[in-house]
Amino acid sequence: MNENNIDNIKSQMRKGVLEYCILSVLDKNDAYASELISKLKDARIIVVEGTLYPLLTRQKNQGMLTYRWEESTQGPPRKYYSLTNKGRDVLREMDKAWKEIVETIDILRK
Amino acid sequence: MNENNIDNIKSQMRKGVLEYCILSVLDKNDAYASELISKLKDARIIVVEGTLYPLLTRQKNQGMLTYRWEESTQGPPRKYYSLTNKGRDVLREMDKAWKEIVETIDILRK
DNA sequence: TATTGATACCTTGTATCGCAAGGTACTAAA
DNA sequence: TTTAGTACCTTGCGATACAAGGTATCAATA
Repeated sequence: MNENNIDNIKSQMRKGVLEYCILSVLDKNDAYASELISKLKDARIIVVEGTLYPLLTRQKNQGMLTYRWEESTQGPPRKYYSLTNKGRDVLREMDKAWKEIVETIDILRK
Repeated sequence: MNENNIDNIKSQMRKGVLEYCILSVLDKNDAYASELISKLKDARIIVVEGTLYPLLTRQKNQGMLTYRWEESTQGPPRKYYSLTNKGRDVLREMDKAWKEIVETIDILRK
């Protein structure tokens, strides 16, 4: 059992909850993509740009997110994403779905 | 917010933990594929044959599972899968990984 | 004994999704 | 004017789940 395997298992498990994590972070504060990446990294959820950008675009196209451009004093302008009402609805559904799964696993592992 | 969306969210979340669920069920009792499907269905984890069969083969090829054939009184013979020692090791790693993710989500949603 | 229904196995083609790698553009400092 | 830092985005690949379809065995029944 090497670290590669463990990392792979974790990575597999994280997949299903990535969207949930992103909406959760944005529920607290608006954020731009690079900021999201570092916040999720702090929470031990590794996301890379090639994953995040398409995902944010998807969520925006589905009406969960909007964005606005803001100038930065330290580089190019930033695209700040924020939750829409629909995004908040989806987030609540995700809360329910997540609780269900956690309960299910609890029972399976009992 | 229609049911389709909700189902999709749940389906996404389940994806990452399917392997974990299968090993968890087999940790209690050996089982054959159709049996696994109905046990997981009872636990509200929907898996279809086209998903399960390749997955079991993968897990077997990775040394987590073995199988034996057993005659059935009610149809064709059954392929009973059981955990190997390696499978039990992986399952323990999955337990750890799962706990980590649950904690992470807890913190993100606080 | 031929057929049907139930059970159980498995494969193929498609779509989705995350990741690795590479690319563009703006700003400030050297 | 070149370099470093920040921030955006795209393309190609591999893995995986699902839908749909296929094969094989057994028991009951017509």
